[in-house]
Amino acid sequence: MRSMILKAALRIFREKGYDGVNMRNIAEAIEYSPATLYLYFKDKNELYFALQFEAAAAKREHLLPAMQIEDPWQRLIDFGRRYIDFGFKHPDLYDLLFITRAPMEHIENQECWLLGIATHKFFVDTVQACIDQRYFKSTDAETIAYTLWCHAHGMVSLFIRERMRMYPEEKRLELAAKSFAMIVRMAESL
Amino acid sequence: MRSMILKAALRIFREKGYDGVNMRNIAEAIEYSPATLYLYFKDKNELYFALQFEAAAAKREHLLPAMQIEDPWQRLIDFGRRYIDFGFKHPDLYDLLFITRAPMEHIENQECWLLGIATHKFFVDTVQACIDQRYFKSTDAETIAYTLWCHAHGMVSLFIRERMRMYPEEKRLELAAKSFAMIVRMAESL
DNA sequence: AAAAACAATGAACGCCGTTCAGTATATTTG
DNA sequence: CAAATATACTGAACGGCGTTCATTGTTTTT
Repeated sequence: MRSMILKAALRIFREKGYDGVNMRNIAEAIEYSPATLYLYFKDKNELYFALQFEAAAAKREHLLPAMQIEDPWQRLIDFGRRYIDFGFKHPDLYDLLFITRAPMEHIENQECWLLGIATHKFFVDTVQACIDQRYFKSTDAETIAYTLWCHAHGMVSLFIRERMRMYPEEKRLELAAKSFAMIVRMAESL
Repeated sequence: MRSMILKAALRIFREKGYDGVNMRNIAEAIEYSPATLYLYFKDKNELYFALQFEAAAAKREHLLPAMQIEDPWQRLIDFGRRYIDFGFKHPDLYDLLFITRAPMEHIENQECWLLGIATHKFFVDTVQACIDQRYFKSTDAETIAYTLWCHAHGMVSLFIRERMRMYPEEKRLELAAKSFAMIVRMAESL
């Protein structure tokens, strides 16, 4: 039953986006009363956590190929490229994972968060591997990782939340690509 | 009357944040009926645009001292530092300006957007001035500005939307400071 | 067959943004 | 002056939202 609800929720989320999902149309989709949902989920937040888990899983899958690259520097670059690519291709999922405010209280004990932590750890480890192999002079893996993440997240979130309107629409992706190339070049000097 | 409504809205926004503002409690604050608001504002969006303008003005004021620095490289650094500082100190205002989804349709003809464009232009011009004075070898002012913006916005928005929970609370600001120093160093190699 | 546990719901509550017919007051007009 | 018009405002409602709860059927246990 829980999985039936989740499946419906995910489908509606994919079709109509975050704002299109609500308890009433999920209930309608599975042909139950809205009240029934509350027998299987404490509230809407708990349901969203599950959606977030789905998003985290989708993201992990999207990043997976990068994770298998041997050379840490190439791995880092591909990881970054794929992270950004995921954000641009699945704005709703990215939004749910990294922007949405709603279900963020007490997230640390949720599956989705653990999955995110794991991915983040992998990212930091890759930076550390680059340091170990002398790709960077700097030795602060945490700060390097965070800096790169901020840049990538900044690009995706400014795009998703439509704060790039000063650039003509057809130039936005190009600018992002140029910026990614630039941060890679900048990172080489670290 | 319009300004009376706005004043109340802004006050409530400051006190209770974005989610705490609604048509009913604004009306209550000025001791009118909710319906009255609709005589002076088309809808909630139009009211939010006004709030966004206030936020944009507050941000501009926060950045103003940086704008008066002669040396473009120092100006750029101080501008960045102040931008981030504004975000951390006024998360609600920053959120309204750069993250909130709600009132983003047809924003290009709103005052707040024009103010934002102006500030953005100033930023790009400062980068261009750095290029002209040979602080950068690279000559693509637009991409440089965008890259730096993405990093700054990434830091602030990850913080505001609570995606830094993997770092202990007391370390977050420190990490942001380190990252800012790092991006400055990286920029020096551009 | 009676008792207990479970599954599901209709109807409601309180919140929200928004609309509109209607009222009370001020202004203009003949 | 009274009548007509314009202005300012509102109560009550609509539809949508998340959520709760007494009640109803149904199944399982005793």
